Amino acid sequence: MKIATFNVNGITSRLPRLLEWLEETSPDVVCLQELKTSDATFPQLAIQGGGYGAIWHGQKGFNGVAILARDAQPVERRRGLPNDPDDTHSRYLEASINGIIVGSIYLPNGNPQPGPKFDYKLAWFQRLIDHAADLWTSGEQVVLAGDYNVVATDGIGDIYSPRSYLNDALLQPETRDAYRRLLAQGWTDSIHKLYPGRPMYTYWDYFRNRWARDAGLRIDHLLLNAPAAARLKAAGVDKAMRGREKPSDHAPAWVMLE
DNA sequence: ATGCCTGTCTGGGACAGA
Repeated sequence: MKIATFNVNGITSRLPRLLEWLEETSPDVVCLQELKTSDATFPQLAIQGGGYGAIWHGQKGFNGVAILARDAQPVERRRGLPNDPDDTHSRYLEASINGIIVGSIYLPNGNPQPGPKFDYKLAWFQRLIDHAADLWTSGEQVVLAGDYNVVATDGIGDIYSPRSYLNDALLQPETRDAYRRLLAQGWTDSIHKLYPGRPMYTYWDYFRNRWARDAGLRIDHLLLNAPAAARLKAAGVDKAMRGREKPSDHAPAWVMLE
């Protein structure tokens, strides 16, 4: 079973890239982030035409997450994280597909820091950590996939160079500590596990020539609980997608479970 | 040193993204 995550940066303008990628790589499950469209305008028919059932949690203009399943309909378990009924951001969606629990995550960016957006990021992260603790003990296979907006270390496997991002919310000690605390529950960072220390970037800024220079960050992660990690066979990044016409600034990342 | 691009909503400029 192949499970992928893809921050599309606007599903309306990215629809041609998304559909061709689904056709070319046939993932069984896909977590999408940054739909940037409302529930009513989600392109369900086009995605269904590509052979995928879908659930989505949209928001006009920004945020928005979805879960797709090839020749199947994801069964929604939850939309939004627990413990903040006033949270208006569409950043979390969770489904069950063929017995596997899948969460699609769009963790807040948090810039500029310090400030209220950074505070919101850390609070959201803590709610994710709390919810992940419950999922960890569920007894099912669980995959938490998405744009975590955290660069785990300054190493070449995570960032081409930390220098120009030193002040960025993605590299701050508080952000990294939250990610470490999440992993400390036992989760496997799939790509790190299979390619430790290797550049496996998933994001390249549109400007400053960062794609041409391969000046990327690894911020899209697929976390596996123990039952899922026991089945991990392969992982990767579909880097070529970043070089196509009208690309997202993220490339899809994926895992193969036996 | 700097959203330098890009998408979205909107109707041209602001906001958000990382």
